[in-house]
Amino acid sequence: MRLSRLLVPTTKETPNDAVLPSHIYLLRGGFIQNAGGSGLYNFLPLGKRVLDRVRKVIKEELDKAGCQEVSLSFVTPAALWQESGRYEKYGKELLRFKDRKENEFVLGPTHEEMMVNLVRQSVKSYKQLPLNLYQINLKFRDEIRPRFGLMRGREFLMKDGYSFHTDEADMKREFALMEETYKKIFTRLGFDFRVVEADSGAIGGTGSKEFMVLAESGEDTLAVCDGCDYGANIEAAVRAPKITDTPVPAYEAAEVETPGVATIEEVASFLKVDPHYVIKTVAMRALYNEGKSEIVLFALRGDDTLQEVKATNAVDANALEELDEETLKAAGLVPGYMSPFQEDKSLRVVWDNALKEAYGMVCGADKEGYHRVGVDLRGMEATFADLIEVQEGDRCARCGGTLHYTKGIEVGHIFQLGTRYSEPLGCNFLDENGKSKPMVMGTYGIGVSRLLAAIIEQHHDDRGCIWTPASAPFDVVVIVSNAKEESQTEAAESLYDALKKKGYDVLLDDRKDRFGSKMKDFELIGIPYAIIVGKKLGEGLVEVVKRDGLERSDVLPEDLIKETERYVCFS
RNA sequence: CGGGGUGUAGCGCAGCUUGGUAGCGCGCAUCGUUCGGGACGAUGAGGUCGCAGGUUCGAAUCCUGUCACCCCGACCA
Repeated sequence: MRLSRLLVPTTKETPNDAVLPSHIYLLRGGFIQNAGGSGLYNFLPLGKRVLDRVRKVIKEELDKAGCQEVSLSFVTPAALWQESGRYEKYGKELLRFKDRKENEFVLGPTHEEMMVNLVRQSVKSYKQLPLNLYQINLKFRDEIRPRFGLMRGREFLMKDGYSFHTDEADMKREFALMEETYKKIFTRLGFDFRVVEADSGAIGGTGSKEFMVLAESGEDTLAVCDGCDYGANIEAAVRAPKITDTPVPAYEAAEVETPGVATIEEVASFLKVDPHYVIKTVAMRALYNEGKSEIVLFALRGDDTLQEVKATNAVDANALEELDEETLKAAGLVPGYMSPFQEDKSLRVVWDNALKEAYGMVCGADKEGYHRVGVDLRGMEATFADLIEVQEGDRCARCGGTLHYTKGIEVGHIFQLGTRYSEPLGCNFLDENGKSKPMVMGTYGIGVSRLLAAIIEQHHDDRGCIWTPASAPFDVVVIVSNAKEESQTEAAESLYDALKKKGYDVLLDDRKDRFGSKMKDFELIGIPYAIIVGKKLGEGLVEVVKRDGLERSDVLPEDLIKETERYVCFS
C-alpha cells in the first residue's frame, strides 16, 4: 500500500475532547474518527487494519480450540428478552425501538438470548454436545457515560462466545480451556495482563474471571498478591482473616454514655479500644425489580469498609443507594449511634463474616449519645456474608503474602453460567436415557475494539503509538526521504516489492512531503519498523528504525531483502 | 442523575466584558524557492458563530429556553 493513496488524516494538534494517550493517538494518527455522537466511532483504513489484525489472532486461537464462528442478528426481537426476563432488568442500557409494524426490538448488548435461541432450535441430543459458538460483531449499550474513546464506547466490537454442555464438569473443562486460550490470545497481542477473580454482575452465573491489562488509566481496581499469582477485582477480592495484636476489650456488657461521639474513630479513642472491636452499621436502600426497595443494615468491623458490589449480591438486589439523615430518622434509626440490633425485626440485617463469634465488641445503643460495650456475638443466629473491601496491605487468603492495589483495563471476561439461560429459555437436550435436561452453559467475552485502546495505553511514548507486532496495521514502512530524488524512489520501490514478495504487509511512504513530517507520521502511527531510503543511499546503505525505542542501524539493501528477519523482527 | 466546563472554517483557538463589515494558527489548493526532523514566500478556497425564541435600527456578543459534547462523581459485562 502506498501512503500517498491511503486515507490517513494525521493531525499535529490534540483534539480537545481526548484525555487518554490511547484516545489522543488513535484520533491524531488517523485510526478512528468520532461519528458525531458520544461513544460512537468510525474506523478509518488504518484503524480497520488494526482491528482486522487483532480479530485474526482471536479467530485463529479460538478455531484452534475447537470453537465455531457464527454471526447473529444485531437487531433482536424484544420477545426473546422478555422470555429470559432481562427485558426489564437490563435497564436503560438496552436500546429499544419499534419497526413500522410496531414490533419491538432491541440492539443486542450481549447475545445470550439469541445464541440460546439458535442452539435450542438445532440441538436436541447429547450426541451434538459439547458445542462452543462465537461471533465477532457489533454490540450496543446505551452507557450512562461513554468515555475515553474506544475504551468505553456505546457501539463497540466484541467477541462473544457461548458453550453448551451436558453437565457441569464438562462446562468447567471448557471454561479452563477458554482461560488458556484467552491467555494465548493476549500473550500473542503483546499484553502485560493478569487473570483475576471477578464479580459476575448482570450476566449472572457462579465462577467468573476477568482478563485485565495492567495500565494506570484502567477503570477497574485490582487486588493482587506479591507472594503468589492471586489477583481479583476489588469487587470480588478476598483476604485472610485480619489479625490484631490489640487484646479484646475487657468491658462487661453495659450501656455507656458517649456524648457527641459518633464516628468509629471517635468511639474507639473515647472508649480506648481498637476500631477492630467496634461494630460499624451501614444502612443502605436496596433496590429490586418492579421498583421495590427496602432498607438493609450491613454490620462490619470498624476497621473494615463495605464493598458495595458484595453487599448488593448479599441481598440479591439490583443496586444499593445511600440514605440521607431524614430517611434514617424516619425509619427509626439514629445516625451515628445505630446498631444492627433493631427492635423492628422486619429490618434486614447482614453481618460480615469477620464478625462471626466475635465478643467484647462495641456498638451503637440506638439512642443519641450512648454506645453498648461488651457485646457478645457468640452463638448468634444471623445472616453472614463477605461484605468487606480488601485494603492494600491485607494478607492474601491463599499464601499469606501482601495484597496491593493496581489498575486494570478489562479486556476479557469468562463466566460459568450453568443453566441460568438454558432453563428459562427451554434450551434442553435428551441424555443417554432419553431424559430431557437443560444444557449447562459457559460464556466468554473479549472487548475487541477496546483492545486497540488497551494496546496503546500499554504501548506508547510521547511521540505516538507503538503497535505490537501482532496488532500493527503494517509490519514495516519504507520511507522515501525525498520523493523527487529518482534514485531514492527507485531503490524504495524495489525494496517495497521485495518485502511484499516475502509476505510482509508493507507500507510505502512515497508522499512528496519533507523528511521531518514523514518521520513524525511514522512515530505517531507506530508501525514497528521503518526503512529509510535517503541520504545514505550514496554509500549504498538504507537505515532501519525500530519504533519501540527508536534505535537505528545502517544496512545494505540487498542484505535487508535477503535476511529481513535479522534486521526486522516481525511476529 | 448530581457537580463543573465547552459549543465560532476540517482541527486548535481569539473575538463576547463595552452590540456596528467574521478573525488567527494548522491543514487544504495553485505557483516559485527549499529538501534528513512537522520549511519559506505569494495567491486562493472554506463559516446561516449548536438550535429556537426574545430585546434592538442592528446580535457571535445582551436575555430566555433548548440541544449536543467533554471532565469529576454515581452507575456499568
